[in-house]
Amino acid sequence: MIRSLGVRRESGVTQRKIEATRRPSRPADRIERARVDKFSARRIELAEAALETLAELGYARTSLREIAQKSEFTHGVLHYYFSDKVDLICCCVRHYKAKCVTRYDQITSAAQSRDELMKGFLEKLGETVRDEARMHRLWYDLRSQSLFEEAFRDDVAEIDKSLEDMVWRVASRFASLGGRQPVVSRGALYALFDGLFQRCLLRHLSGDRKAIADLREEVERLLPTVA
Amino acid sequence: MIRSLGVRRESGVTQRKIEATRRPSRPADRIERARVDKFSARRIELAEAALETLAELGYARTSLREIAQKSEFTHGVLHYYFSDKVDLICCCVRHYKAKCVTRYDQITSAAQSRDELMKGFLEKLGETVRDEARMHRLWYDLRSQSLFEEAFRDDVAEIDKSLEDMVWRVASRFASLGGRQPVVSRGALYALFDGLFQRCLLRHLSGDRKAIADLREEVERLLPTVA
DNA sequence: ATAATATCTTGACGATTGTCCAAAAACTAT
DNA sequence: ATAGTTTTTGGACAATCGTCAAGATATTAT
Repeated sequence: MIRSLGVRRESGVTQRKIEATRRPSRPADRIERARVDKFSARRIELAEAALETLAELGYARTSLREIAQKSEFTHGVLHYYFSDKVDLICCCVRHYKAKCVTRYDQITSAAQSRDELMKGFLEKLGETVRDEARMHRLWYDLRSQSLFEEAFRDDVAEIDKSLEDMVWRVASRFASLGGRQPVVSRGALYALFDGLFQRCLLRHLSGDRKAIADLREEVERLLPTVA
Repeated sequence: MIRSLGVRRESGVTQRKIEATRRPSRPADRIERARVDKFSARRIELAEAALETLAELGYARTSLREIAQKSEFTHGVLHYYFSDKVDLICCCVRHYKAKCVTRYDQITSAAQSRDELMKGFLEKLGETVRDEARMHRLWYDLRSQSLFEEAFRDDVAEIDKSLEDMVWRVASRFASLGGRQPVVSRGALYALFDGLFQRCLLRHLSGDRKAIADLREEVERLLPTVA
């Protein structure tokens, strides 16, 4: 984890550390922090561009040059901001996480009844498959890569956990709106929904028009039986 | 499907078709069939070797040369038996299927009680994760690839279906041994078990010693509630 | 045994890969 | 404006990729 937070290899360039720790802000520190912020801001900018290319081509066929080409930078920059390809991908995965894990939270907290929650959840679920299929196939791709590439495992496991929590929040809210509690474990619940989602995604990308409708139907039937 | 059954590009070499159709066996046909069998036998042999390398390195990092190097042939042979890399991988995927989909059938048909079936299923499940983790991570890898590579989709979908059927056979047998029927759909059941299995696999490969035990525990709790 | 065919080896090809570096450019502080 | 630093460029590198084809070898048919 720390390793990839990027003290990059040096060749006459001033070394730089990235630290999240906050000290009392002496002027020198403020300057240092501004530099660090700018540096990691560009890292994120590049990671964002990389995510686009990854979602388009998949991990196996994405090269650093291709990533750079679809951004506004040249390929050399990538090695200025990232120590190597793994470092870049890890940064992508971490950044991706932030965009995902709160997806249903607004619906969950806003809903005042089981029906309302169900309706909002189903709607958002379908919307996600329809509009963000590319980005989600990348998630499954990267999760599979972590089965081979040890460097990805910690980040992937962390995201997986966050997603599990997200699903759990929805289900336990749904349960509590009916004065109950979920009847299955967090892990089983996530496995179920993740499995259904993954399947739907594959069908949808294969051109199956009924994929989303079937997912909604299935979820509508299942959710009341587990929560 | 037919496309990849390999009329390979010609360069002075006699063309050959592979057909599964059985005609009344005139001598000429018998000869032709023998040639075809020999040809596709070697295809399978090579596919088997390729699977080993794929399971070791993952799709993204497996090259044809690496595959050849770990077999007893040279890399040129691969292009004699396969039109291209996609053709080879497809053959691998199809061959892989046959080895998987009957994994639990013996247990399913032999068991005479719910307890016995449960015991056998749990045992085999753990054994699979423990002994064949590499091959199974490849399955998840290839399934993810199919989200990007259209050429893999049909075969992957077919295998997915077969696995769903396999899970369904176990569950419905388990149900019938209790005089019941499964209370969830095939799709949901497969999603659930596949999700749990996938998660366990990731944990197991990450060195989590409790992964298998947790999976068994979870399945033991869930199976009676759904079947 | 000879010819014909099938199978396999070997090396080459052009393209692409991740990485690295010297120098240009942009930016900051004095 | 000048000097020092950070950022970016663009090309070179060795390695590796999928593909292809000419020729050697093994097998089969006559």
